[in-house]
Amino acid sequence: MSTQPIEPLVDLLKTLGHPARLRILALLRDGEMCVCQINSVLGLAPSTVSEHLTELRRAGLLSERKDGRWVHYELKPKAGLQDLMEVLWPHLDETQPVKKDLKAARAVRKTPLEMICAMDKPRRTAQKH
Amino acid sequence: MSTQPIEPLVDLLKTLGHPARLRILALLRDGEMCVCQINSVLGLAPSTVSEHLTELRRAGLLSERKDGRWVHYELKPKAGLQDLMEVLWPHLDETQPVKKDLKAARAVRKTPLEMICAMDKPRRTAQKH
DNA sequence: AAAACGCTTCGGAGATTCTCGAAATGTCGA
DNA sequence: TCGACATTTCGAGAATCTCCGAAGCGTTTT
Repeated sequence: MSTQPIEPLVDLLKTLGHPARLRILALLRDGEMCVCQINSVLGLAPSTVSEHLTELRRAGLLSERKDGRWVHYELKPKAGLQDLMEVLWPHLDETQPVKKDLKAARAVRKTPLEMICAMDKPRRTAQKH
Repeated sequence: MSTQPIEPLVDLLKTLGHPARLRILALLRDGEMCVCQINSVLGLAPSTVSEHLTELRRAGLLSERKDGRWVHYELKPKAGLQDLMEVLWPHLDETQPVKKDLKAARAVRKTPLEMICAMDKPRRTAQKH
């Protein structure tokens, strides 16, 4: 029987307790995405998205893969976190923002990266919060 | 297929993302406790404990029962939250503060309420955060 | 080589959270 | 009835979080 500090669990739950981060996780469940793709779906500033991704990675939920000027993030919960995520998905899938995001993501995934990033300079549709 | 807002889920996770609140939940898994009993185990100010309990109740995790001047809180996750809690317990049980709390709670439960509350006036042992 | 591009880091403004002690509320016992 | 008591509410200070735009860093394109 091992004894762990409680902070990692607290940090994980704190990380999960934010709508943008939950939406990112739901998006990545359909496969990896780069920052500008996520940015395009969420309607937040690129720096904000990048910060959320960094925190999700720190919490042990994502892995990153650099490819030229793009950075792709993939859902990859580390050992011992899968059970928590598995029970989370059904709750997440029922929510309105996630349904909407997944639909938007299907379109985004079909579009070449060069085009998406360029497109999202002006756009700022932004689902509130 | 129903569509829910995402905020309730976010609020729940935010509520869970705090060490004192996780420790309270772990305590109550062994049965209801009143504020001064929890206060005695956690070593936080009574008002702080009361506020955490209120938040846990608002999140749909606890129910309260008044008995004279005491208020007993019981673990009672509302429908649709049990699965999340079930997957949380094993993670929580492995942590050092929870193990320590449960041991302290066993002693506290054997002591009459009048005595516990009186005892904890001066005491302020306080596991740091 | 220079410009454009995607992403991250930094600085800061505004909002939220956390904790406590003081004061308020309701209950019990002398 | 009055004082003691358990709990809650309130107010305030400190700490943390969230978001953005500006600036910085590598990579690619021109």
